Order: sequence, then C-alpha cells, then structure tokens
Amino acid sequence: MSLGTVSNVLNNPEVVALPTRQRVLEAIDRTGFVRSTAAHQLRVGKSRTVGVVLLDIANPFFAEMVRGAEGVLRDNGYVLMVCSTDESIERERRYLRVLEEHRVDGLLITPVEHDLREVAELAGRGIPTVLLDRDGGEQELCSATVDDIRGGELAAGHLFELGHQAIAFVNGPSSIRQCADRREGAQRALRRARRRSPATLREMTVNALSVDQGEKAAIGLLSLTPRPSAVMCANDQLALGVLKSLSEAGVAVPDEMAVVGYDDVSFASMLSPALTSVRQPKYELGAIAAELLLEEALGSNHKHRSVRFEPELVVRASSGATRRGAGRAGQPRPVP
Amino acid sequence: MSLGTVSNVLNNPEVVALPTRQRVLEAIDRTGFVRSTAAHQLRVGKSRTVGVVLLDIANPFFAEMVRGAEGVLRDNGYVLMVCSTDESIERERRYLRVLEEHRVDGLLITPVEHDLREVAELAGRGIPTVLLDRDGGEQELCSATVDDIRGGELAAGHLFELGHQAIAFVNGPSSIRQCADRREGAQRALRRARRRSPATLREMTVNALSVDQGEKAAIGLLSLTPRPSAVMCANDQLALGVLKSLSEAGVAVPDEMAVVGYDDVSFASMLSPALTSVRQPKYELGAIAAELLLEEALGSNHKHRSVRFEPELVVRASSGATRRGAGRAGQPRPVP
DNA sequence: CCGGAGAAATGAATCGTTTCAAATAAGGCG
DNA sequence: CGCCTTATTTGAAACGATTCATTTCTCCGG
Repeated sequence: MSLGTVSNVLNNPEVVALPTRQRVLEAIDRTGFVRSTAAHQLRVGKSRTVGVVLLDIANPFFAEMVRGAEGVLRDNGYVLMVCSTDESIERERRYLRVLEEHRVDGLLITPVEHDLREVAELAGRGIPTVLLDRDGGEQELCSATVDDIRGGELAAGHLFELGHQAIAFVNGPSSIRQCADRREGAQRALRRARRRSPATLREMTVNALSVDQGEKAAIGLLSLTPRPSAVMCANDQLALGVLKSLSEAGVAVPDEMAVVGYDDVSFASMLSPALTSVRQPKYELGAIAAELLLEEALGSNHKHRSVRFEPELVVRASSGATRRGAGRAGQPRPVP
Repeated sequence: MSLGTVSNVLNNPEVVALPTRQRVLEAIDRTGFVRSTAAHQLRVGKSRTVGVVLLDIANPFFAEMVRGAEGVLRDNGYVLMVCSTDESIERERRYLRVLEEHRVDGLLITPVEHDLREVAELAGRGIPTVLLDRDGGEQELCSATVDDIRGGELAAGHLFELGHQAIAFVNGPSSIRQCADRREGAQRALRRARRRSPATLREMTVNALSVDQGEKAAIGLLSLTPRPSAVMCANDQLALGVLKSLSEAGVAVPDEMAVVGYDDVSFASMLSPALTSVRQPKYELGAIAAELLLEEALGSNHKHRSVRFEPELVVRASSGATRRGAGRAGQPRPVP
C-alpha cells in the first residue's frame, strides 16, 4: 500500500485491483484522510478555483450574476473566490494580485476602470478571463453583456406605442456606459415614433441613480410645459423616487402619468402600482460567463467570444398598458 | 542568488543585505514572478482562505453579512470562498468537503440543518468555525447572532405603546427559529402591556414569508372581530403583501391600521407609507463573526464566544408613531 | 598575518500529491 | 516446470516555497 497506489485509488480506481482498492478506502476513512488541494495543485497545476471580481456583492445585480456563475462552476468542481472592489482600483489590483498568487483557474470580472489594459495583460499571462457586464472594447477578451441600447429602446418604444407623444427620460450621467447606451436606445425609439406622429423625448440628467434624485427630477418634470404624459427612468431607484413624488403631488399613475423603470429589481412588482420595467437576465448572464470561462479554460483552441443578451420588457400597471391596450403600435391615442 | 535568499527577500527582508535584496527584487519583476500560494500553503500550512457557507448569496441579508466579513478578512490577507447551499444538506456537505480539501483557515457558516453535529465535528478537526446568525446550542462553537426575541418584543412593544390594544401578528411557521423567537418576544411585550390595560395578540400563521402570503393574511385579518388596529409581520415581504391588500381594500395606513415589518430591507424606507421595521445589523454581524474567526485562528488559547446583537426599531410612517406620539408608553389612547 | 565573531548566502530537506519507469506478481502455454 | 505476457504495485522524482543547519565572506583585534 504505497502512496502511488493510494493516489490511483482516488484518481484511477479502475487501475487498482478490487481488494487493494477496498483496503485503501477503508484505511482512508478510518484515518479521516482528506486530500490536499494545495499539493494537488502544485503537482497538476489546477487550483479548482475561480476568482470573481465585482463592484459589490451586496448589490443584488451582482449577487444574482454570481449565483448564475456559481451554479455552473460548482457542477464542474470549482469554488468561487468572491471579491468586492467598491470601485476602488487599488483594491481591484490587490485582489487580482492575490488571485494570481492563488493561481485561479479562471477569472470573472467587472473591472472598475474603463481602460482594460491591466485586465487584458492578466489574461495574456494565461488566466482565462471573462468580462461580466462589460464588453471587451479593443481588447481580445470574452464577455457576457446585456444590450442596454436595446433596453432603452424597449422602454421608450413601449411608451410611444401606448400613444404618448411627450415623454421625459430621467437619466444618469452619460459617463456611465449603461446610461449612455439606454439614452441611445431611447433616441432610436424616438426616431421610429416620429415616422408616425410628432413625438418628443425630454431628457433630465441627474447625478446619481438614487431614490431622492428621482424625487427631485419628478418635481421638475411636473413643471415642464407641455407636461409630459409619461416618464422613463434609467433605473428602478429613480422610478421609485418619481412614483413617490407623483403620489405626493396627487398625480395619478398611470392615468395622468405613465412610468417605466429599468432593472426590474425584486420589489418592482410589489409596488402599487406595480412598476413596468426592463429586466436584465442576471442569472443567465453569470451562467453564460461561467460557461465561456470553462470553454476557455478547457478547450484547446479557444476563440474569444462575446455573448450579448436581450433585455426584456416586463409590463405592469405603472405604464397603463393594460388599460390602453399594450403593443397596439401605430395607433396613437390622445393622452388625457 | 539562491532560492533561500529569494524567499528571505520576500519574508524577512531585513535579514538580507541591501544590494542583494535589490538585485532579487529587480529580477522578480523582470521575470514577472508571482509566488504560489499553493506551495506556500504546503510548506507553512496556511491557505489564506476562509470558507463562507450560507443559504443564498443572492439574499441581501447574507450578502450584507458577507460584505461585513469580507472587510475585516481582506485586511488580514484572506480571500473568501463563497458557497450557497440553497438549504440543501447534500450541497452543504459537498461544499464543506471541498473547503476542507482546500484547507481553509476558517469557516463562517449558516448551517442548513438544526442539528449541528456535522459542523461541530468539522470544527473539532481543527478548522476554526463561527456560526452566522445561528447559535451553537449544545455545541461548543463561536457564533454571531441577532436577538430575535428582543426584535419581536421591540416590534410588538412599539405598537402596544402607541396605544393599540388588539394587534395581529402575521408569522411564519415556528419550525423556523427566527419566527419562533419573534413570537416569543411579541408575547413578552404582550404580557408587559397587559399590566397596564387589556391587550390581545392574535397570531396568524402563514406557511411562507412571501408577499402573497402577506396579502392573503391581510384579507383574513380584516374580517376578524374585533378588527385589530395594528399588525406586525415576521418580515418585510409579508408586510409588503399586507400593505398591498390594505391599500386595495381601502384601509388607510396607519390611521385605520398600523403596520410594522421586520428586517428593514432596502426598500422599506421607499414605500409609501414608509415601513416601520426592525433592523438587523447585518454588516456588523459579518464583521464580528470574522473577528471571532481571526481570534480563534490566531489566538493561542481561544475560548469560544458568542456575540449577540441587539436589533433596532426603525420607526417610520406606517406605524403612525409620529402622529400618535411615539414612545409615550403607558398612555394608551383609543384607536379610531 | 592569523584567528575568531558576526553577517550573509547557500543548499538540502520538507510539505502532500501525481506520474511514470521499473519491479513484482500472477497466469497461460508449450 | 520454466518462459513470456499482462496485471498490479512500488518508489523515486517533481511541483514551488520555506526553513535551518552549514558554509562563506568580512572585518577587527591581537
């Protein structure tokens, strides 16, 4: 019963004779032996570990993506090392260093900075890397993203199709890629709507995607002339603030003002009126990212791939679609 | 320039002469050397890794605890291996096995099962272990918990002090420890209230802590005679459902019915009326757990400790405290 | 100029696995 | 019964860092 045999029992059971195998197994659980991944790694070169670097695991968006990734990676024997950077490039660097020392077999990352050179360099040093909710830009990297342009188009398009002609767009700073993309999509919807009837999109930029910025924006929005009959928000927090202000101002939603949000956070459906919103397939995003990673880690001749998901419009009461007849495009109706 | 010297440069710089040290450092970043944690671990016995096993990282309660733990562990050079069990004992076992193979330096865990023997056994095998939001019971284990009895008492006590005499308690099954504790606390508040005036607590048990169970419960609640003037819920999801039903039934909150929730989830403050709720110090819970872990891992003569946090009542509009005069205990007023 | 003390550098052993060439055992066949 | 083939088992080397007993280098006093 030598070390070599024990190793074979664990890794190539078929190569060792049954009686020996049993004797070894018996000894293993008699002594409570647990193999050491570290030694295994040292010899074989795989750590059975994947680094996940994101802005904040307490943010449900990331947490759900992580669940998606965890599902597929767990089934392949990997454990996740989860690292929150809080958007600090310093912290990101430290974590990446540590993960490299741990020789993670792969890396899922939402980088802090727009400039991806550091990440690309790491990937170049042989760590399979997939970008989460960021696209590779110039760099040759795998990525899993959601089409925010399309999302913006869905939200705005929905309102235009319901017959609204003047809609407001409460958006964050366009330095945030997501905000810029959603605006782009909204404008696309606007151009389309204009082919049928006059339509306007009034953008109001706020400096944070928060509830109280939403409240303020809504107040400003009510004093616009002509007053828009619908408002789309760059995320659900803003929408929540807007709903709050409107309710305080006695403006009926959706009758006097239709509202759509973005993200479809867990409580969007619990509000009254329930919030129409654009859902991002977070779980799937993480799962696909993990699959790309496996492909890159295991596949011999890997070609970098980018997967882009379509967001989905979840229609609820706040946009008034049910009453007005959702999706009946091209039949604009007068707004009260 | 031998291996030994390189190692010394990295670990005991003061022992190697300046010129050599610099030569080594230069060589290190010329060749892009990154030390291997695995080899380090093999020799030294520390993996610089902590396992975090919880029910679901996508649940904000756990995610925030993890952030608390991550903060303190990161500063001590540890990386977190996060594992979601989804309450499956099988999955928990597999993860624990893998973490043991990785030789994690510590373990933070919210066990799936009530029976802690397996966990205690693991701890007995030398892995420093701290229970998260579970107390050790019979077993000798460190733990960080929140006093749910106290929380229940706070919530119910608040309503009684506001002058309510008949309050309903929408609670989950008492097989869930948290639910049982909160009920215990509520009854404690009830006994206290009875010393001053007649008071009743009517418990309604639902089988899940979800929004729609809350909606159903609220409907039942309205047909009770005498109709309670206040309702406390075992968590915010239930409270949300209750608010929804009440709003649909045209019952004014808080004037005709006061409502308090439990957990103080992120959107509790965003509802209208904003929800009075009991906040658990999630971040602190994780941070303390991590500190206990470090203490146990590093300290020579460690004594097991349990830290129990006090929850905090966050008073907002839904309980009508502002109008009625919060905290003026002993001055019961008639309820409309 | 020599011996010795202290500083600095070296290299072999070690941690726990896996791998693989070599040794050994077990049959099968003439 | 002895040789050859195939099935098992063995043991040493290797992975990359750390440790520590030794060796080598420096410098100083006698």
